[in-house]
Amino acid sequence: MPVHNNDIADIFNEFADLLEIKRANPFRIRSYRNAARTLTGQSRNISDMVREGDDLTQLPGIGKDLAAKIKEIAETGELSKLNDLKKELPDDLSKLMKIPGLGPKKIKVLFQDLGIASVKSLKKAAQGHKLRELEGFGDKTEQNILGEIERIEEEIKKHGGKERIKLFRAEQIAEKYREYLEKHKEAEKIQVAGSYRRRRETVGDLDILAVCGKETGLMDHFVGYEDVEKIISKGKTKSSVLLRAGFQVDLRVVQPESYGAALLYFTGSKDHNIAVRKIGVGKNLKINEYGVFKGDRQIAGKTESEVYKAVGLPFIEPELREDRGEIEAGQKGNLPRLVELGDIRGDLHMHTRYSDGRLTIKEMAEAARNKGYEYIAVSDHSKHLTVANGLDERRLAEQMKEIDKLNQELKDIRILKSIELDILEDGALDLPDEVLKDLDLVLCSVHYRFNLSLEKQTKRILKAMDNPYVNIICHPSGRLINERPPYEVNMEKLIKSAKERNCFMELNAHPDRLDLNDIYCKMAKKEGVKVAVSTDAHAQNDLDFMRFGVGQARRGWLETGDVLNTRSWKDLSEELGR
DNA sequence: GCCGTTTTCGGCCCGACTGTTTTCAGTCG
Repeated sequence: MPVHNNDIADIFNEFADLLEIKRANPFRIRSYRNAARTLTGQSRNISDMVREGDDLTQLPGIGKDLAAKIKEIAETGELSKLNDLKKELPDDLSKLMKIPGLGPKKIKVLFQDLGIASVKSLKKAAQGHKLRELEGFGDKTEQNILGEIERIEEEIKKHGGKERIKLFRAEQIAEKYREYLEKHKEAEKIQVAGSYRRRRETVGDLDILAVCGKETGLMDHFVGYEDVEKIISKGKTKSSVLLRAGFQVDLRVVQPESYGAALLYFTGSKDHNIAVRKIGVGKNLKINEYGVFKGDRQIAGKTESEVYKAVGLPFIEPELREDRGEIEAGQKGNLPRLVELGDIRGDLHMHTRYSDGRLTIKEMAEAARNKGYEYIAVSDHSKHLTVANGLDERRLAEQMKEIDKLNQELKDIRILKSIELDILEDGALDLPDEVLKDLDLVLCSVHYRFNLSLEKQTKRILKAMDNPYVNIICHPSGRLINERPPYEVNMEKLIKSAKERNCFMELNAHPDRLDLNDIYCKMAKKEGVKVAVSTDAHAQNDLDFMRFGVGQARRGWLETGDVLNTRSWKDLSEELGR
């Protein structure tokens, strides 16, 4: 079984959990968590690096010891030190960490005094009122623990456990809540921060920031929202609620002079903030959510730019704030000028009634024209995808005729003849070259046999790319967020090969896909492979998914020049020549 | 356990809310 970066990260995180319960050195624990983060943020497969003998200590937060542990995990799939630790502490103890309100200290007490090592025994003890007698516990803690266990059980029954929700859904919740909060007459400014503002593909909770000049009833208004199921905490400046959807929302109220510092703080990421604050420490500055302080004197904080400036940094776009090199780039003046929604001149992937789309070609073209696009590609499915009514040679020819006619008729938009071609299991394409040569643009996709081995899947897609008519590899990892993991494929090899063949990678903007992900977008940019940000629209409103794609592209450091469909048709047609 | 424009030791980001306490620890973000 191939060992993924996330597998190694999971082992390190579990190790850190158990070390915490053991009361090990907190900085040592942090090292494991930092290393886990570094690994999940790496686009290169760490196991490959190990095999090729790369120096892992070059990675941030990885020293000699952790490099050796990574090597062990990459080669054997496990960490002997973790197995040793599990002999001392039952491994279910780390599962108790998932219960809100329970941390390492309380878990240690539970284990030592009552021998509790599983959620099941914990629930039983809470029901028997055994917890309230423990030191540091009380009847309220006992009640809360029981309530959380029941809530988690309910969640698992409903949809297999609590998970981060997709950005699209988070947006619906956030915008409705924001509108509600803005109705409060004393709320001067309401801004949704957190991973939502950073446009992460999934959102774990919502962090909302409000400016109120004076103490107001905004907190009462906040917790009085119709969708609130439970008030988790409520204070003067900070409150948290759980929505009926099972989603947590936090509200922070700050004064105007702290707005920028608070926005920076609550936008995160945590790692970005820590990096910024560390620079502050070096300059004898203390940075918190209220501002930047020299001794007791506030020297910045009204805007985010002010805070960055205080530590010698230019403004850093929220999408970049992941501590993946943006701090260094800022210091050197090398930050990218990120692509914007307004830079997009066309949409290169959509479906019509010819296959599984809902609208006619003309309706799609008019909807795109109304968005100000110069061109669209009509890329229906090919015949192998029978469930989607994929096109064979004859129907594709009909469609091409219709497009010719429409291009005569519609003046302000150009319709490109395209297809989303199935890549067959052996890498062959679903339609012959004689048909492909007459198209303006050929997309191709893997739609079945996701379970091939890493070698076979990689070979399959590389072979498709060898065909000189193929331009773009669609949703290259095949994942559906929270639903289906990516298939096994050597993405680094695909990207490098795309460069050699003048092929492009799609960033599918559908909020269920967002594929390429941010990390691979950055890799594509580094390798000089342009990315097509396309919606894969099946209906008119789907064209609006472009905003999610652009958000993901920005997270991947892409600039206007890195995105294929920011080109005019003239430039694009030159790019497409192989 | 990592790291270095105070470089091989001695640091390692910062504050709010809750519950159990009676001045604070634990947890969370």
